[in-house]
Amino acid sequence: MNPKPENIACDSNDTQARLLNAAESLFIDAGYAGMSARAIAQTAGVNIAAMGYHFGSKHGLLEAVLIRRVAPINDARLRRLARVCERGPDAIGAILHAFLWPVFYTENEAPARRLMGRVMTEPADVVEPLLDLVFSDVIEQFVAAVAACFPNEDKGLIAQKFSFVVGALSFTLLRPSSPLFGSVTTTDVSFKRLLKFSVDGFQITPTNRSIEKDIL
Amino acid sequence: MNPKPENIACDSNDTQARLLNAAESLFIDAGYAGMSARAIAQTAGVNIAAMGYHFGSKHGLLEAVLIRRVAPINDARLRRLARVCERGPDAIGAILHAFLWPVFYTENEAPARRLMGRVMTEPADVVEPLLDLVFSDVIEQFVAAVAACFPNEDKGLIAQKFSFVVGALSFTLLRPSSPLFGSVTTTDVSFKRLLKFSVDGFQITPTNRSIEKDIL
DNA sequence: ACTGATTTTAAACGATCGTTTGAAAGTAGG
DNA sequence: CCTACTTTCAAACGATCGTTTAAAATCAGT
Repeated sequence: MNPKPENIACDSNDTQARLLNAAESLFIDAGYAGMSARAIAQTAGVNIAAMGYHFGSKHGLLEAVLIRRVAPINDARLRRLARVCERGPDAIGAILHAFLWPVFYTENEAPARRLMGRVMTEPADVVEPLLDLVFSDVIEQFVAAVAACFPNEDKGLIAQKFSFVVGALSFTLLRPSSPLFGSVTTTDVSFKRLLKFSVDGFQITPTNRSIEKDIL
Repeated sequence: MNPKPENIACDSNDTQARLLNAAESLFIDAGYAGMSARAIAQTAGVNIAAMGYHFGSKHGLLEAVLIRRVAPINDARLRRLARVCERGPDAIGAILHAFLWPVFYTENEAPARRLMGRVMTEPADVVEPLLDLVFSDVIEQFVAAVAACFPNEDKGLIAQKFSFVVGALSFTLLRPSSPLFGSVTTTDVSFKRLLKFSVDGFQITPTNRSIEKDIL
């Protein structure tokens, strides 16, 4: 029969939690196609069949992994956004703060961060439906809130600027320590830097025409 | 014996080129672990064994795919950077222009762009050595050039800001049309927006303390 | 046309893939 | 203890994985 459909969160050492943790870790390091069901079971110290029994399939397990981590973060984002919007529409810094803060400071943040970075960059055919399901509401509301800060700006520009923020965020989460970019920083420093970078990128500034004319 | 070690570029319909094109397309859509050697051969209309014969292995084929596209872009980047640096150290806009322009406007740009986005976000154990090999020199030189623009700023901050640019770029290339962020734009528009966003993000502006105090 | 090297081919290698089965083990409530 | 239910387990399912083999086909030089 269907196994415990009502109670997802269990003791941290039972089979379901062990599978979730193992799948999360392997998904972060190898992506969906790169993690095998057997490797998950072995890492979890659990029989392979337990995956099918508790989550239906490998993809069902990934879905549970994502929802476990992403849902609390997105909930916190929307709660903070609601509080910001009560203060009036002109607070781009506060809006981006509401978007970024929960990623860096929600509990269980360390695995959740890397998971977020991985899932945002995973091949579309694996997670596109899941991304839509989990993120479309959050993105939509935040883009609308940011657009309200710049009522005279093109909506497409606002949406794309927000995608730049999401990209910078995802890449930062995905490669917390990359030999390409030198020294690693603490969570707090990265958060503050990314927030400031994003806010500055959103500001309306005069386009520097000399860049294009001089170089091109 | 070793197959044509000296002449990589061939007629656009010979086996090597067909394999390169097919592997590139599948790598973009599914990542390394998600593309199978058989799918590559089938897409290329070529026998499976031809992959081992011409490129040694699936990983060797990926390596050739990456170098074919990324090397010309990185060459153009460094050529443009050299020209910029002759003009003096205070041209962050020109530097970022030199970094971004070749991605959007090097020939064969369309597949090359998506390939660049995919490879930057692929799991580390697959492409980390390749990333190091292909990008470390470019990143190092550009970070140094940008640092010269802001001699009083922390080097780690400069490097991380540059990683934000790379992240925003990678994400933009990876998801040229995502239902999450609404309408698609042309290459020219995306390029100009990303360049401006990056330049503004690098500017030295006073930190808005009210963001943190108000919300936290 | 013949020879020697290059390239393509069908077929198979062992390994691993995600999933399923049916029996054994564990867990209450009576 | 017995029964009904849940969970775990070893084992196997067919399919596909990346790679290799050796023979067939193609090509270039004389």
